[in-house]
Amino acid sequence: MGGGHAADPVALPLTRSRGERADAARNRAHLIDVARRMVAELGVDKVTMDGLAERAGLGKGTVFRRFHTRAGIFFALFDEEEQRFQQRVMSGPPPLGPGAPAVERLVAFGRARLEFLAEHTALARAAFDPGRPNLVGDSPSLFHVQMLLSEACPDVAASGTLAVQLVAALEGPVLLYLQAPDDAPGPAPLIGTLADSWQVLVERVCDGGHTPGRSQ
Amino acid sequence: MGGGHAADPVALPLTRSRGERADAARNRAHLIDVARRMVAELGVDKVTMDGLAERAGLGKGTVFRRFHTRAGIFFALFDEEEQRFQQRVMSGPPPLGPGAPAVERLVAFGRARLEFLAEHTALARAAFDPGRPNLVGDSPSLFHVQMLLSEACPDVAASGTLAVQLVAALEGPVLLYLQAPDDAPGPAPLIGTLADSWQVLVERVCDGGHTPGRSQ
DNA sequence: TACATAAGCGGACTGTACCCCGCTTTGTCG
DNA sequence: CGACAAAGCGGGGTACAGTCCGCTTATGTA
Repeated sequence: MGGGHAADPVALPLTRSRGERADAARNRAHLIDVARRMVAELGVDKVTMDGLAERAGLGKGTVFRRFHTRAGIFFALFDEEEQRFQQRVMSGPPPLGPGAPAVERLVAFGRARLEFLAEHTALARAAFDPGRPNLVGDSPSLFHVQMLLSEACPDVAASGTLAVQLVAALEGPVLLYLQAPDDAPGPAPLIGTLADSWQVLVERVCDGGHTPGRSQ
Repeated sequence: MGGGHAADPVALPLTRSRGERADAARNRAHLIDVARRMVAELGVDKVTMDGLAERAGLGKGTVFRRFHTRAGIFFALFDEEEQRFQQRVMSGPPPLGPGAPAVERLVAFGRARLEFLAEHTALARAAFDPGRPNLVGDSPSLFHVQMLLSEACPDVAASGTLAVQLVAALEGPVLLYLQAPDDAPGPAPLIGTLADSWQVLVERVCDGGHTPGRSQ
């Protein structure tokens, strides 16, 4: 192949940016759209790759090319919500957004995050791909908690592991231990209780429980 | 065989639960045995239900009857290790075992648990069944942390959610965010760092950070 | 020991995630 | 404008988790 008049030894493998082709982008958007509709209509675990492909009028191979795995679809869906959430965190009103002391922001972040996860539990769990780098590994949540923690108590935040553990304390219960949203009589009060515990956790970690008679 | 000179006056309640037939128990033990060998030999994700059934010389239906799901097999394997671990916690030497102050026991528990999980990451992750009650929902770990927390700071432990969050902080990073055991050059130092952070977490939560003790 | 009964067993069957490779479309360069 | 590569597409193929139902075997009773 190509033995003829090869003027260029290398055909510029970097000719243009690795941007995806126009039709590919269109298909991706369409797939996400159809997927969201199917999730709303059938529920997460009734959405199959075949069904999605058929209903989108595309081949199965195309679906996998875009999203790599079944979880990948739900991750894409979840990620859209995640970005909306991030928006509120980064440029919304305090104390969730900037403009409040770090500890207050951490507390507010936890509460908001719990509500967010409670609202999107099904998606978040479906987006979880066992045996993979992972969901929260490079999540904006981790980054944000790490930042606020560094501001609130730099000594303890240095290693970075504490932030990971705090994020795990926040997300783990909802992602791992809670059951389906309509399992218990009321999920809302449980979320509220988790938020309260989170507040205790954060406040005690950050200022050591307000030691009397001794300033820090 | 048997009927004639059976020396068992009473069925042993520990070895045979009511209703499980002798052959069933034998098969369960055999399956677990074969499964462990296969995990050691092929790695967790190369173990299939068909393969296990065939290599055990049993039908596939039998395997599913015993363990319900693929994760169930790894859960059974993991559970055996878990029970050995529990033994150390409940009747081993302090500070992991009884005989030390609650906070010290919590710290020791965290460190031991992290090492334990690091050693059995593959099994633990494989035992995780997405869309199920769950792994840690009624785990001995949760029970134990809840108990020690109630002893160390009853005010804060009352709701029970804080214990859940602490367990999540402990187990989440290893189960969710860490990668394969041989991914990073050294998993051991990371576990050590996590253990240090855990200590900070527990000590600050329990006595609000006015610990006059040593920092190592 | 022979019988009745229920627990256990096997393996064919189904549904679905994911792979593969030849064909089509898109974008670029002469 | 025409042709060439590469990126994208399609859908049949594969492997595996989990189900079903008729047959087998253990166990209590006469």
